[in-house]
Amino acid sequence: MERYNFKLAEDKWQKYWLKEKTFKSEIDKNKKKFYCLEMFPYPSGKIHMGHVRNYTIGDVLSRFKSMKGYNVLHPMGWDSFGMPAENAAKQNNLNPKEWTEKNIEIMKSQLKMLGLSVDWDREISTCSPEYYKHQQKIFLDLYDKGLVYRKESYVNWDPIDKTVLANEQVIDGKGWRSGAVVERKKLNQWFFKISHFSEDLLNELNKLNSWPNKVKVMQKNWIGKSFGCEIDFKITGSEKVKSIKCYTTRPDTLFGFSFLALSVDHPISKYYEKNEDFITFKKECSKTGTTEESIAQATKIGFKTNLEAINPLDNESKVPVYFANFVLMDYGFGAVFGCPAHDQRDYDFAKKYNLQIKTVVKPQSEDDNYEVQKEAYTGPGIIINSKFLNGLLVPGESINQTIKVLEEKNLGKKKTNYRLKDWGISRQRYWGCPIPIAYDENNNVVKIPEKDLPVKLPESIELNTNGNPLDAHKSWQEVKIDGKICRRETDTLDTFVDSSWYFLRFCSAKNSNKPFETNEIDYWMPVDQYIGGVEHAILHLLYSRFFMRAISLNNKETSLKEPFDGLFTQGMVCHQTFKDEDNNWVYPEDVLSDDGKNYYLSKDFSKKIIVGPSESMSKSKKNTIDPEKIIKLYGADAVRLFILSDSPPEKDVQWSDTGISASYKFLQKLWVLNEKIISNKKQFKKFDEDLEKFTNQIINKFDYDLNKFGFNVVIASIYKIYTFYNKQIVKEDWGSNFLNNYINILEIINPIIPHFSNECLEKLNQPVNKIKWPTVNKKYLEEETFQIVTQINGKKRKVFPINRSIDKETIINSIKNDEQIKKYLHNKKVIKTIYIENKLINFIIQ
RNA sequence: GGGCGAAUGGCGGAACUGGUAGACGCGCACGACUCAAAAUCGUGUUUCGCAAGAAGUGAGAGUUCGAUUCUCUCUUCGCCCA
Repeated sequence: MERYNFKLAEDKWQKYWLKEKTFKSEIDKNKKKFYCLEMFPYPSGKIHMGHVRNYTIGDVLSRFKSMKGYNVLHPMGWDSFGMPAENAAKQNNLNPKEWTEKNIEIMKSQLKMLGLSVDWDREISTCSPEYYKHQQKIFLDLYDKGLVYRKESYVNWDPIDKTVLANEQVIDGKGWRSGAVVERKKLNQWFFKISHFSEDLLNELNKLNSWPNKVKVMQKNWIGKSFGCEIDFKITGSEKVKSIKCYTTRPDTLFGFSFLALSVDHPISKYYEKNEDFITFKKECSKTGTTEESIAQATKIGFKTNLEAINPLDNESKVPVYFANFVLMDYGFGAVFGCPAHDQRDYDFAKKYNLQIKTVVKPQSEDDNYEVQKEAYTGPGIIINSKFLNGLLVPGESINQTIKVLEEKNLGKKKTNYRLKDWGISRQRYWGCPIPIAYDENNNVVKIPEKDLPVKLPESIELNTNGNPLDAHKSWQEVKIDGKICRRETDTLDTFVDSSWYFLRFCSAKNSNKPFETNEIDYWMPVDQYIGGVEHAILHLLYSRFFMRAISLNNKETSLKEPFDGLFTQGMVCHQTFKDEDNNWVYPEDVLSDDGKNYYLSKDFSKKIIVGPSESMSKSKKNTIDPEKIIKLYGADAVRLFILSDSPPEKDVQWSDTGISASYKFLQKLWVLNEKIISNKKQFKKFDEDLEKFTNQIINKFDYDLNKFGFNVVIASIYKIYTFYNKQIVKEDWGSNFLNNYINILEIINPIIPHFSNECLEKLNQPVNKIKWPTVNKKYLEEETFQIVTQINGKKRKVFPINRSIDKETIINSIKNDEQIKKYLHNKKVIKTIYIENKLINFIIQ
């Protein structure tokens, strides 16, 4: 008997699929479509286990849907612009393009080793001019629609990568990639007007029924809709400044007002431009980043002006006006009123500058003499010390009532505010999509004419410059438009732009004239199932939703707003971590153990290894497993089987050596079973009802579980199949329906272990291309006998097999007369009998 | 601090709309084969108990004939936002 040779089989079937174009997708209006998309990879060098998990999930689903008769689109591409290429190229003195293309080649071959059912004819790469020329066209369209604009603004500046970061790319006040403390810098920047769609992006979340709730909540919080009030404060102390407008969500604490804080960029700052102290102060402020987080963490500093603001509800009360580092120009109006008693930030500031702290809200349980101690009180309660507002409940009526008063007196008005800001897309990097804009001699914006697209990146470039390499490339910048000499924009687009529309490009991947053909996106879009990591819950998914709206705005050809109908976020792949006695991380392959308790360095047994917790695989912790090595050792099917078997796909999974080898061994067992069946010399006799029932029920269960991403449960069923069929083959005689049932089993395992399934099917002379999902005979889904659980006072006592045809009264009576049950009922009165058809009977006795 | 989610054997996990808790796998134990080991195959494996039986899904309450599942309070952990 031959062992299963996965190397030969996997290679053979991968070639077969390629030759037969099994996964080629074309529009077929007679068939229901299914667009299955996994987040495309960044070509960093090699695939990692996270990719393996992501693409296996998508592949199983694609193959399953295809078997179920859907016309499946399952494409793959490369998110190939970005900084790692530029940094690697700098270090190794080569071109980012070469580095990227080499990585794509390697990773593509690795993905192919997994046997993915991808239509490679639709492969795209965002760094190729063939892709980005369309992106430039879209950029210009959005510019014409007024959704792109340029403004001078403060940005998060990463001093190591020397580039601008979006707020979302700043984590703990540091750059998401470099880890450098982010600074504030003023630059001319291009923006997408995502704020135009704030309300719509928020509202339409409700319609995304197949998205995880978690992701919707995250987006909702990110958009951050709030109701508040804009208030005009009268100002004294200056001829030039009469009033300052400010926005607040807490107008009800207005009687606790003790200072007014302005952004250093507030229009009135121009009156202080020559003040040395102010200039120093402003410089100091630039060290604070622009995210809410970095501001919250930074020490609060202020610059006192000679101005005073008058409380609109109390003309007697005048408070000082400060410039402060925690106020940003792009939130509200760059001015906030300070109420130290009920806002921690204001409290810190008031303490520092010795300002009044007046309590105006007390918790329910406190009396009217309550005073804020040590920290601001921000919880619910009742308004005090506020004249006509006293006694109002906080929040709720207090805020609405105050707004009403302010509106009546014409001192302010209700306003909706969103936390979501416009998306800054300028990056001072070489390896990104050039912005198709130039500037004439007067610095006016000139669009690059469509006929001149794409604006290609220069092939030769000096990367070892300070800042943006394109800035130093003078000859590239020069361009003639309508006879006028212009200078190109040297910023490139944020790479999140590239991934905001790639799902559309897959629909018309090879069309060189247009980004996408209307009839093609009409057919394929939206993506039916999008699969990827939850880390993209906000950025990428929100940007894509924006892009779809931006493209559809005033567009006669398409009105699609939501790109992803279904979303699935998979968990991470984790692995044990190892450290040596000097606290250095150690690779798992350098670790040995004889008993599973004590671990040693395999090169030197005298060195003990400390086993750490299992954490998500990362190069820095040296707990990665190279998928290519594992595929070569165990085969793609074993890897696919294992990565899906141990945990539900939305949760983290532990990579383990015993796990993968168990999957490998199991495939060998299945193979032996298959060999035994092929070499069968036994007689086929009469129809086997039990076999038919088992198989039909298993097919039905597979269908159900695959639809709800229960891959781990499906694999548990495969183990059950083995046990069942292995018992069948030792039987003396086989049912006449044996082979048909067995073939159906081989078919339903095809999405998970396709090479293996194909190999077995072929040996049985079955068709192997475009296999159909077997139909279930419903007759066998219902048992004619069922188990009735008998309980006494809700406690399980005995289980009876009962025939479906027997009526309720007979069942109850016969159970009551059962010897064992009689024991319990003896001398007791049955108060109540609960009978659940086909399931359960419960006698309530006294 | 706010939001969301989770907690089930030694471990990963299963359980359809409230109806037999622990499927399936790993690990472990015992047995077969073997001079022996590995590999392979078989049997067992929630806890206590010889058994009948009892207890049992983070803790405590509630609803219900019946709760892993629904409600409330608490604990711990995870993720996101601050």
